[in-house]
Amino acid sequence: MTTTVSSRRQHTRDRLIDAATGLFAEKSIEGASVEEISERAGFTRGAFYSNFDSKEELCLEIVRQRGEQLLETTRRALAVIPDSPVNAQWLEEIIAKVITVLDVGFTFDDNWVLVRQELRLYAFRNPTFRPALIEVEQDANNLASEALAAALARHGASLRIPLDQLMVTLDAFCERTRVDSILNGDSDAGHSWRDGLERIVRALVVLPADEDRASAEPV
Amino acid sequence: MTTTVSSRRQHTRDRLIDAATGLFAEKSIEGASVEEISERAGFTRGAFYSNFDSKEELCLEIVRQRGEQLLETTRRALAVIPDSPVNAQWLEEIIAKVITVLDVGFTFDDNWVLVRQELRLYAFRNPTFRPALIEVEQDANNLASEALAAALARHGASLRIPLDQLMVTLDAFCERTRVDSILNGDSDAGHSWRDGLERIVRALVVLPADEDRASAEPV
DNA sequence: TGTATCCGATACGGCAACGTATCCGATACA
DNA sequence: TGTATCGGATACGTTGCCGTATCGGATACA
Repeated sequence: MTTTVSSRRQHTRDRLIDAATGLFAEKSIEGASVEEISERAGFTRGAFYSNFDSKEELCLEIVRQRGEQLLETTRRALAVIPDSPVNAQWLEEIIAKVITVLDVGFTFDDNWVLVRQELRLYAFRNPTFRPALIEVEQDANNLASEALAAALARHGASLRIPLDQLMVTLDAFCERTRVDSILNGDSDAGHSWRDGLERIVRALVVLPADEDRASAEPV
Repeated sequence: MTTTVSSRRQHTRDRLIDAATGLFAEKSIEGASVEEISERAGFTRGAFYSNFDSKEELCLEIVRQRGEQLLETTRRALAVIPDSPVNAQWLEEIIAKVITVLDVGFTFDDNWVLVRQELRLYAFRNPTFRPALIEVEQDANNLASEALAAALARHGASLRIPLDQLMVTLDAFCERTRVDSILNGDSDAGHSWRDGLERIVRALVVLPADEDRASAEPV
């Protein structure tokens, strides 16, 4: 059987990917050499080139893996919403879900916040890589926004801005806040970005009970 | 007189800085070699090292220049607000100012949107460079948010989220929208991000006439 | 017009990363 | 246990970039 062999290969691929992710955060994608990546993973360049054609292909693999994790996490977090009873705390629940998705799914850990930005810039200058990144982010975004739209509709709530913009705003705010806190050396232990995120959601969602005609423009 | 000589020097410094900015956008900071920068500027490495100790110092100079432009633009755009009459269109005027500041000042052109992100990441891994970038962004942000706060107070308006968060949100949304449109190849000719920005501001500002007690929480 | 200075070009040695070709030990399987 | 394959290590030549030391032409100024 090739099982054992194949799993060995997968193991070294994983270690290379982990090492690369860490180094991309520390030194940027262009700044991390193939040699360094291999070394940190505990291999030589020979192993690297035996597993990937180039650094670009490794980036593709990273994005693929993250994409799967992202969809998986999002699905799991949102699957609960349709089943939840229509009660007074539904907004709190939705906010909690949004936070979960943004935390675990989009931004994950400190490394990933940085690597995600690196990958975005990398995609800009790399025509081959670009569509892969765009697709992954689109898919995740679509899944999340559809679920959110459904939840809102179910409770008769509306938004003060279009749903698409809300998604972008939440994601961008969250990412930026985390990058700033990393930059300023705040360990962000309290996850301060969550408070801001919650406030934004509360400010932009119009509850049906509000009778808030003056400024509420259903979208 | 050293006038002629000194101005020649300034000229080559400017050309080096321009070349570097372009290359940073195209190939990332780490990806752009000193050789390439010098060459694009029409010089050799000799000229580069005669003007800057290192790539890092050049980055510092870029940030300094941008910082000045940023403050200057912000001041000019906001100076008009205190003089404007208290009329019905004041919100439109403020929105226009915000757009001006974010457009010209923060994000500027496509290159700068990308370079700004590069610099943020560069600052993260460069202890010497970090405080410089933080200070510039802080100063500009403070200036803008104080002016905005004053304008709002003057008209008795309040916000649905804290002012600090609003600033971050607007900036992050704007930047992200522009990066996405660059990534997707939209030339962004219509400056679509402006519409979104305007909607967010309208959604988060509570006009005094609204009597919008239900969801308005003055900050 | 001569001389000092300024400033970018040239020349040099050295290093780090690249990608490939080859090797060799371990595992799979008959 | 013998043999083929697999997967990572080693070895090699090449290239690009680095930072410095030195040079030479142009400008300033007396």
